[in-house]
Amino acid sequence: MPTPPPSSPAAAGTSDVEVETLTAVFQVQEMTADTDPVLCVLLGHDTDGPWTLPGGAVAADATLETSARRAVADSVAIANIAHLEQLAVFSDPHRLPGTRTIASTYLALVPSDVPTELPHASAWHPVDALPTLAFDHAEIVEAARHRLAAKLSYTNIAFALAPSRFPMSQLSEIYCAALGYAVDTTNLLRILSRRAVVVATGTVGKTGRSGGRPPALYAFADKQLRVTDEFATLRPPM
Amino acid sequence: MPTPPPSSPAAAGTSDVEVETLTAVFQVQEMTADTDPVLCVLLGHDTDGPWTLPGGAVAADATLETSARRAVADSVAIANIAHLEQLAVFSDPHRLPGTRTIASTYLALVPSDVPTELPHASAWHPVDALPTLAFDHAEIVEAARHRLAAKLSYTNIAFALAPSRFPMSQLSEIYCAALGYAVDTTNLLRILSRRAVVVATGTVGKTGRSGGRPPALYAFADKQLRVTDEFATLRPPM
DNA sequence: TCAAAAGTGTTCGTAGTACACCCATGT
DNA sequence: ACATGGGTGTACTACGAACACTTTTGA
Repeated sequence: MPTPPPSSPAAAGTSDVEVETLTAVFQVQEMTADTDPVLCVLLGHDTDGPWTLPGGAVAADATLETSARRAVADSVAIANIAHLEQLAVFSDPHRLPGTRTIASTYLALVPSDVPTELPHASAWHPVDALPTLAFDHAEIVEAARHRLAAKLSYTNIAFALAPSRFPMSQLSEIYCAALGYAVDTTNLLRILSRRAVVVATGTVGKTGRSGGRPPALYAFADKQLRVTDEFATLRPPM
Repeated sequence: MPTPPPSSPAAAGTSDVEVETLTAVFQVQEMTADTDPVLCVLLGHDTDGPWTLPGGAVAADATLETSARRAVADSVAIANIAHLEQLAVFSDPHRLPGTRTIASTYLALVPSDVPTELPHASAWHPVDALPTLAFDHAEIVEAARHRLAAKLSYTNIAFALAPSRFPMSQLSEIYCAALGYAVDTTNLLRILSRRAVVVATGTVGKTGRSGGRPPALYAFADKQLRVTDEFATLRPPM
């Protein structure tokens, strides 16, 4: 019979620890009609305090991931979270006053076509103009942004930010919002096609307000995270 | 004054949780004189139970990372851990019997030239021939291997596996052991040179047992993790 | 017919692979 | 000298970036 793993020599029964989840939920939104869409993060605040990321204590009967999903559900229905993944753990003993609380943090993505109405005291904030955040929450948002940007270049993670069908120009705007710089729509299509990340649906969309050719609509081949460019270098032979 | 983050609606005071660290410590070792070196992981076992990863409860006064370092220190001096980074959190409510225990897991690397003598009931095991491991520890080793392999291709993480000076052929063997397939020594030098990951020291090593030209010795430019190939694609303009 | 947006094609640079060939040493 | 391993050079491929040009629509 397996015995529990050995505990640290000089630490017996150090159970005085809380575990919370904190999630950076991102959505790309058009703030105004004639401006480029921007990356937004979901924040809440209780009674006058600074803004916080959605989160809460671990549920006794669930994994941290499920707990994170539930904590976000106050503002965004769980079905609308197209992707959720672990970020880092923040465990500085003094990151919060009071009882020691370890934060397991998550990155969550919501497609740009789900309604942005929020109940309660929550709101979407553009990541480039964040208000003051509580504790280390700003650091967590930064880590999430960084992770998202990195994964955009070697995975199909954008499936979780895009609508189910979209013209490439719109996808390009999503990449632009998330990465913080322009991407060439032409080349984006080529890259994502070659990798079989994106496929043409055969349908065409409506042309925009100021004329122009009606765009072909594309869709993501998978709706789950897939690494599409695993080995930049040192790939296995053959 | 900031208030603590909101707690999950139907979960008040769920503090019945232990937090442990578990670390997959890797070292590349020559098991026998005339065979290729292999990647090994550090395991321990208490009194007849299955093998386990080193770990233990969180220290009250330290971060999880520091706790992980201390837990490994029984077997490998902390100074010999050239790199340590977070892996995933394992939070299945039933991953251990008894009190709910959440595991924050780590990947640690030890250079191949530090002595491999181990005190106590610990031993190095080749990752391709692991004994039965306790609980989900095998899964953690797999995650660690995968992370290591991935980072070898886009970071300088090999600095933590290699001695301070080495011939390229030896570095090639280290890559081979960690990746599981052969890498071309010639091209490895070119790639790592271009990226300024590795630099020539000007010194030369001793020629091998069966003749041959004495090899130039190289060293890693940095002894801290650095991403050397950040954007495989979609890099920022200019 | 003109502007706007979409899509196609072409060129270029560069990184990585494969592999042939040359160099230095011990026996 | 020759086998053994180390090092250099070269050709080939592939991917991505940049950008010009063509196509399709609405006004």
